[in-house]
Amino acid sequence: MRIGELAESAGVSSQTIRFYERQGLLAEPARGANGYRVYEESAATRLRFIAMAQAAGLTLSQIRSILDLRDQGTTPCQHVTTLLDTRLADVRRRIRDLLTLQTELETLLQRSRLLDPGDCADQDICHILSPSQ
Amino acid sequence: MRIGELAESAGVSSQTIRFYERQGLLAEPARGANGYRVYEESAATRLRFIAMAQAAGLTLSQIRSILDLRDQGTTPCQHVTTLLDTRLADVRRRIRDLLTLQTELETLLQRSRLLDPGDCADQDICHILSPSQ
DNA sequence: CTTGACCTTGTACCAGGGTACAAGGTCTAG
DNA sequence: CTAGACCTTGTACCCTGGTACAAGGTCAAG
Repeated sequence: MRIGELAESAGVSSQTIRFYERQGLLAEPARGANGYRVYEESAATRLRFIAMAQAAGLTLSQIRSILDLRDQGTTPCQHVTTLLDTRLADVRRRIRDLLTLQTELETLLQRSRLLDPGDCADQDICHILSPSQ
Repeated sequence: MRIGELAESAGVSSQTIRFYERQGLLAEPARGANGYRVYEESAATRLRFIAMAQAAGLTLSQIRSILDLRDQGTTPCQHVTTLLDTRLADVRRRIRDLLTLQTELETLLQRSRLLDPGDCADQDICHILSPSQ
């Protein structure tokens, strides 16, 4: 399988595959007599795994750490669980922060409805976003 | 007021202030005989405004657009309201996405508790993150 | 007179996940 | 034989909000 076919089947670009190779996510593949990369089916599996892990919110370097374990022959399950746990905690914190921000924005927008633009003084820049809350 | 004092009072670094100046968020200040930047009190107000607007989740370029209006003598309230509205919609969408991801992560972690690492096969890389959901 | 804290400019670098482009080689169809 | 579709490498760039460093100027205290 050449890079273009692999890219097509994985729904990424050839450049992305070369980028993953540089990042150590994909091993350097065999080369044809012409120097072209020649992939085995396992490369497609790897790309599918990367896509799954990305969808779970893992970074490429975290994904690489999983693949590294697997390549060393270690079952990466424990590591994956730890990463997902940490990620879940991050997501929960982020949701809390965004909910706070949502409330804050709603408050500001409510304020904007009550304030008269004619009263917006120069020294405040804009009275909607002023320290006097 | 020199840059260090302004930075201290605003809780940012001198470098950040120069960065804001380059980005057009702060006008170029007067200079002392020695070439040092000399700030007026209004610069501190501006930095406070920037901090408020950042806390509301606006980007520096959006904040600059607000400041530009104010500097042209236009009351920026309408523009601020539009930006906050857009930002609120973004935040709500982001919260929805993160809630979906949270559920997804919880499902994966639950799966990880049920699966035996001994069953994790090489060709899957890791069975927790495998397509068969 | 020197030390240290401050200031100046310019430039490069960080994460993250790619994307774009240049300049060239290869292969296949017509 | 040539067009074009594909491949190769290397390099630079995108965004955001700064941070870091180098090499030098300024100023007050001791």
